[in-house]
Amino acid sequence: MIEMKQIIKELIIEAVKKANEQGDLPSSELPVVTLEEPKIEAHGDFSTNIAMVMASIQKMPPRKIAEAILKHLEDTVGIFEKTEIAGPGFVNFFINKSFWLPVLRTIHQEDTRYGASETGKGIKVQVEFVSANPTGPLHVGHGRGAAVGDVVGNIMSFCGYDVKKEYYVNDSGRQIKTLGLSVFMRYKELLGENVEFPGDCYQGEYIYDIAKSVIGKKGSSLLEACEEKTAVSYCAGFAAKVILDGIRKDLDAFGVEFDTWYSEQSLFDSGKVASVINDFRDRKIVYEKDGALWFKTSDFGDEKDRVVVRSNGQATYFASDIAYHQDKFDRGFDRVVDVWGADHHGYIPRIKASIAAAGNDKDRFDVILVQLVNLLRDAVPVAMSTRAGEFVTLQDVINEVGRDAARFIFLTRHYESPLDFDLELAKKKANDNPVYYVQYVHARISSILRKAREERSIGDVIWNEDAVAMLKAPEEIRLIKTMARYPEVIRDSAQFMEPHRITFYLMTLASSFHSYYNKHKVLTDETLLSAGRLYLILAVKKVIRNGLALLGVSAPEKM
RNA sequence: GCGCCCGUAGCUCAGCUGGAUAGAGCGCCGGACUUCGAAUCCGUAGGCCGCAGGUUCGAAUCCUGCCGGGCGCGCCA
Repeated sequence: MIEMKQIIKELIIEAVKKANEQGDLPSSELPVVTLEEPKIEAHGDFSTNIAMVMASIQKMPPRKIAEAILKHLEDTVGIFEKTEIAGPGFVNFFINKSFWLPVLRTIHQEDTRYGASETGKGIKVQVEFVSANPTGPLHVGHGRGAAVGDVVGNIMSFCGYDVKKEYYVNDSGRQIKTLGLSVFMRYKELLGENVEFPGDCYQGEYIYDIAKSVIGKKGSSLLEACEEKTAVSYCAGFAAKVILDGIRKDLDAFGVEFDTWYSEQSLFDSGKVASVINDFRDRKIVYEKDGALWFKTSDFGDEKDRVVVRSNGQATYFASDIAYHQDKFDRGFDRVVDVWGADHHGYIPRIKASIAAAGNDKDRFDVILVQLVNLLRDAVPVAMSTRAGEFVTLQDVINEVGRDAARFIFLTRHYESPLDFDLELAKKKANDNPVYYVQYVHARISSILRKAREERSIGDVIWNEDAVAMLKAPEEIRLIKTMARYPEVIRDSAQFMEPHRITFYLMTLASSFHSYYNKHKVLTDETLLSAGRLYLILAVKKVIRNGLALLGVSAPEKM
């Protein structure tokens, strides 16, 4: 498809040049030639608006320009079946059907790599996502971020980028202390003490479970042997570890793997936070006010300055985040991508400010803001608050609707759109969920191939010029054209970091296939035709499988 | 009040970074299984693309101003 466009563009450029030389066009100036695929088939396979764009340059009506171009268009390779001028001045190109067929061979040859590219070659990119605080289980919102981050990483990696996926563990700071206190209070309660559980502590049931584990390990010794501070600190470390292990398990069940788990605490232990602050002090871009240390983010595009060290001497989350992002660039990443919940959008200017202040290029830093998930049950919103302990965990969702369906639903929307996730709906509609629609194609084709093998002893499906030449039906050409588009879909999806483009593409391809299937039989009485069709549907199977693989969704042989 | 995102069919959403007659899925209605898997297909109905201006050959898309919804605006994370 990309090659085909290139050929046509060159033919157009030649035609314009010749038209100018022979006096049919006054100006030799050439705008950028863009080719698009018209939405309506009657408008051809490709279309260019060059005549309209050139109207003001040539001082001629678009249709006249189009005529001049077509007059001088020399189809040296025989690619066009037909060309025409339409509407206000579009030039439409109809491609000779035989020119589509080699796409099938390409798909088979490249196989699992079909659609891959080298556009990101040599570029190191880090995608950081989820990074949920280890203070409670992952919920659906995290699931959406996990799906988006994971798949963006997959896609970029498929396009040649050197991708590393990272989880930033907030194992330091106040929320961890609160976690420790929460567990310790439940611990005391379970040991029969009369405690009033603080309102700002984590209320969830899982805190009891952790407290029980603490008892299992330590008995009542935390009450007797040490100060409360030590006990709370022990509980904090213990709980964070237990919860983080749970998070790892949840992500594993969701099909998400990270290359690195990066500890916030390690930034303090290694002195990186202190070193950044000292550096900023030396450069006088921090100052003291009201006993706290402020970073002049407003000098770097933020709307106001931000505190990095509180008046009680404690560093803020922002302080470690500055060190963390500097460290990302220090580790040699050319591009740094953070996937955040949209409620953190106000945080972007200060992070960008810190990146600029540290001497890095803030344009190499991108934030994917994933809008929040509205979890519903029978159209009634389900409250989700970690602290209040009311939430449906990611694990619950996976259990209820399945990993494939959950991932697919998260990726069936642009991440900037808020997502309504109705559990009852997702369960009830399990059978006409779009994910099954796509997977069904794979299973169906697998079934045909099984039949071909078992009943007709057709083992290898291979390229056969004559067999493939039998593919002439409009539905067949449409299928091939759709598959020819796939590499561009992948490329755009990587460039814009938009996984939903693939999801939608797969639904389109699936639809084309199902239509085709219902109209034409693959295993016919004509051996040659059957061979051609088998070759075609095996290509479809491969494209579907490749696309689903990028989304982290399985491609079943049977369903 | 300021900032970011959203507003497209009854519902949930796409719309290829400015193109021709705005598309899917679900839902409604009507058809197709003695034939490779009906988790499918085919067809009908359904739209001042939030509103009003502007930019130009051409706007759902870009600009401005409103209206409505979500989210932010801490020495929280």
